[in-house]
Amino acid sequence: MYRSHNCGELRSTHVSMNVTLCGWVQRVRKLGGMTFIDLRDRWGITQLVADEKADSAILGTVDSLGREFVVQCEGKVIERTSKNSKMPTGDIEVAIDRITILNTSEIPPFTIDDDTDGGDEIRMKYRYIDIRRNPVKNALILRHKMAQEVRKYLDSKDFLEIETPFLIKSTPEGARDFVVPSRMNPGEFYALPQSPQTFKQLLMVAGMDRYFQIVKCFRDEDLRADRQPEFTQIDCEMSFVERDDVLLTFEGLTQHLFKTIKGIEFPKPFPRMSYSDAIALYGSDKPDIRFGMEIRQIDALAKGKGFPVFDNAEYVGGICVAGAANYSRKQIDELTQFVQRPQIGGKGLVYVKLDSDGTVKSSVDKFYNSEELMAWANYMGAKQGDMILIMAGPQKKTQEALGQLRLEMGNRLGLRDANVFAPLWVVDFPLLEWDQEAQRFFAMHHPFTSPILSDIHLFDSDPAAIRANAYDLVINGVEIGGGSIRIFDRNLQERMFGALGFTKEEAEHQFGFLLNAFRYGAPPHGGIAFGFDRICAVFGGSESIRDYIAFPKNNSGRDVMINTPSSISQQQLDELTIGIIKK
RNA sequence: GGUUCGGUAGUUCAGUUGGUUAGAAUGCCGCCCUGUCACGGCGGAGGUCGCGGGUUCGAGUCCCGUCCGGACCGCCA
Repeated sequence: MYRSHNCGELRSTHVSMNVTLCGWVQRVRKLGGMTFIDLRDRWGITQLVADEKADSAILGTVDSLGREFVVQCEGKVIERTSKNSKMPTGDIEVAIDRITILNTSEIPPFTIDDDTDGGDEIRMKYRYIDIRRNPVKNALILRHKMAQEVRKYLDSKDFLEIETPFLIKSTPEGARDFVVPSRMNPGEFYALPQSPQTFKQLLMVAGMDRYFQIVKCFRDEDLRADRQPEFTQIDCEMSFVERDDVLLTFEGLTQHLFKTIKGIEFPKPFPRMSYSDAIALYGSDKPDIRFGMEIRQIDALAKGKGFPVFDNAEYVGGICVAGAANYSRKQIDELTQFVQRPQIGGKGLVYVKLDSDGTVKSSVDKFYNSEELMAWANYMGAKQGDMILIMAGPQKKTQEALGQLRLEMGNRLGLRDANVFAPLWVVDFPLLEWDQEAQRFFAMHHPFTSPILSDIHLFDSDPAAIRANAYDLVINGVEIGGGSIRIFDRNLQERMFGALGFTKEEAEHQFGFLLNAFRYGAPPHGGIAFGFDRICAVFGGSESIRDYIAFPKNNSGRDVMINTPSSISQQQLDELTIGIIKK
């Protein structure tokens, strides 16, 4: 037996007990005659102590200890002379009777502290050391608890956890596929799933009725702080349901997670907002509603007074920033530069300040008198001491830019508290999106998403106006998950493929197995998938999902620890009948 | 594919308009210290300034190229 207790559990009730602990040497403090050792494992830190009266073998071993040595220590639990109230085991320590070095360690490249001196790159290269640090360790523990609670809740609602294959079929719709060559079928490839979408629908045809899976998905697209090429979804599907059945079930899951993990209860149902309202009011399909500062269109008040920038714009809109009338010239310049960055692409920024003495100052005083500016202020709901920020340009782009500016102001004013949670359902997404380059429609969600039935007549007249029976769950401006009611009628599915420009043959080639299945009694069904890494990051109060993944990839999709992707041998290539084209 | 920020000691960073021997903190090594817990004190070692080229009397600093990393845009049904 290596150990009798872990390093986090001993208390004053254990005093005078003989114990054996194992762990890593966090720190050694030598005070002349007396030496303290912090011994660390997953559960915590316990202090070991040896004084100068100890056996010379013990003193010799203690003297040779380095950081991260792995040791086993047998000794008696004693009450500390000077207690440490900052640590759970701070009332006791273990007087060393025997200490064994189980393994030595090279000096770690960075410190194993909560605030480590290590940067991202070196932490990723030595991720197994990084995980020893509390912030990363606790993130993985949080993830574990979340997964357990997801399973508990969905099991209690009669969902079955069913695994679906990883080696599936490539489809050109949507994200790029990771492909896997088939040795037994030369020249042919599997694809890794972007999601188990078609399989979960087949499970509904198969009568499983309620399915879920915490499952890896793969997308060969560029990475972001919140996007990895392999990521985990809580993937779900239900039969004989309408939209509200799905929303209420997964609102329930979300509430269960908040309650059990964070002790937060949401007394009311989650608010719902249409996609078009989200764009109009927040310039985003994933609004952060922790704070207001909503966008207002002010074309009617702003146009026709001889200011050409506004007069010639498709759209003029603004936000009212409470208490920002004291913003300096320099700060406003910063904001102007912010919206002019190429990523946002704003042409400029107009401000109107309502000073506390009731006067109005703006960057467009030449074109508007103070009565007109006061009318803007009233319309925008501005009070004395507030500042209005206005942008003009093409409608969608300007709304999005204002949305970015709104988030920036939210950050600057501290309105985006990581400890406050504001869930929101965004509903009624457009079914189709026009792609200029390809000159055809693409499914905004996916090709199996049902339109809202009352919009079906628009397939012939105005496809872009068809609303989808689709929904996203957004928390604090983060898209946590999305789903839809699916098409279960073969004719409607064919109509959808028609709108997407698929010939019958193409649809048959790509999705024949699904269309076939729909001939044999497909029930009405719908579902949702939550980004598990993202929901963990939101619960942990982090912007990046990387610390909630044990071994993440870097910005270029590389694993710097195992150094991959990497080349494979000519023999492997030959076996797969693959040649590499040198560019 | 693009925008942008960065690469200097094991690590995290500073380094002025280009100017003598490139600094700090932390980590590491040695000595001292019996109640520390981010222990403390004294001393010490540690650098291909990412790489290549250029400008210059002189480059960590300026220019060009390149590699690597971060954030973002495009992309992500």
